Amino acid sequence: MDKKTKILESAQSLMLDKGFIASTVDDICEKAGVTKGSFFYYFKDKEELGKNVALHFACCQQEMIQENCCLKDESDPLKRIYNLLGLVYESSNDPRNKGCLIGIFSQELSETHPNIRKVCEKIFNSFIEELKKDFSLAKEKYAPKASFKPEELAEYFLATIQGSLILMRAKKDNKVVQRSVTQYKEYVKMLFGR
Amino acid sequence: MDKKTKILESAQSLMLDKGFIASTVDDICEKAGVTKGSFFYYFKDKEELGKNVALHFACCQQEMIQENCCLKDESDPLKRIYNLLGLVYESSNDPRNKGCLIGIFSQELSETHPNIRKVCEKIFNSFIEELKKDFSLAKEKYAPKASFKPEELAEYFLATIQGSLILMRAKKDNKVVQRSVTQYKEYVKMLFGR
DNA sequence: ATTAACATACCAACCAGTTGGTTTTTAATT
DNA sequence: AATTAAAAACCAACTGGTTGGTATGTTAAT
Repeated sequence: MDKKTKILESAQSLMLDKGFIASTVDDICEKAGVTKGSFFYYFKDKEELGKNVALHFACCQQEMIQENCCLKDESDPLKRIYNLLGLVYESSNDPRNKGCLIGIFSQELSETHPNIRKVCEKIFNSFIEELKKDFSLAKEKYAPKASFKPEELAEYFLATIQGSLILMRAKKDNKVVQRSVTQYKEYVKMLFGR
Repeated sequence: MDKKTKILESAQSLMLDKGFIASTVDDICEKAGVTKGSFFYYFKDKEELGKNVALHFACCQQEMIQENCCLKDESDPLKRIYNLLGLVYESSNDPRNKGCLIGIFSQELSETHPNIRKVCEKIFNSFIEELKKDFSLAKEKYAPKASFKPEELAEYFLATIQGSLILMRAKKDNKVVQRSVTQYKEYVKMLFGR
């Protein structure tokens, strides 16, 4: 793995634990086995790193989703959605899963680092947009007369995840995520009449 | 207002914007019109302040809830719940409403400040406990045979709020809170069969 | 020989926390 | 009511360690 990626991975790991500010450049360099000179060769400042780590994280997440459940084999949009819920449910069991960097950054940096905030907003929006597509298709197919809005349902899923991750951190109990996802799934099942 | 309260209020205001770490003791003192000497006369260190600000915030929120909607006049538990949802919905319109300090602290400090994390956990748990009571009563009254668990429904409400506040910050759009609360309310209405 | 990819050593700014006071309030005594 | 001692409330200036960032290298591959 090249040093730039090593820096990104180290930063991601530290920031998932301690957030952006508390993860110092020195710590990141030490973890990456790199000196500060190298760090500032690849990133012009810490904010630049922040934006790149956010994008790197989002990219990994998207890959993970696409590999594990969704677009590949399943042609039914509602099943793709349930697959996604199942994936979130399952992956919350994995202790490697430390939360969502985009949520962490949004919370911590929205007022102090507007550029990082914008990156987070875009990532959130594109996730919602993707999920909305499946909700729209599923609605056409299974509940064409229902009054709910696919986009709001997609947004609400993101809120569910982010909120449960906060509670998970506060309680040190990763089961919160499973309980919340289960509630959300119940809601979706009721909306689609099954 | 005495100086200690002034410090608490200033810290709360700054930390709702920038989080715990980025709000420096100097900034807090300046905003409160107090010197550092005074600060450390009232609080032995910044962590001590953090714990107190969290409790102060929780206290204010609870007062606000009790004044505006819940226990006072309404005897029906389900209506009390709807009142609470309405209050969250409405107060998200107020630009003074900057989010939830407990969520912000949980996200930022759970790994670095275990003592503050514990305070946040307690605050979350007592909120869930209170809300659970009404959900239990409402279930007995309106849906005794239903299979949902009052406690999980209460926890899910907290997750909904916290998650929507993150999205609000990322998108700079406070309407997210209203949309999420509306979704949650739809869910509750379906569970209680109306 | 040039350049990309690193490393070393350093700095100015900033941070939480301390020191060593001064002022204000309280309470006891005259 | 006046005096005074003591404690509580408050403050300006300082400190030592940390932080993001830089200036100046060195090395290895083209």
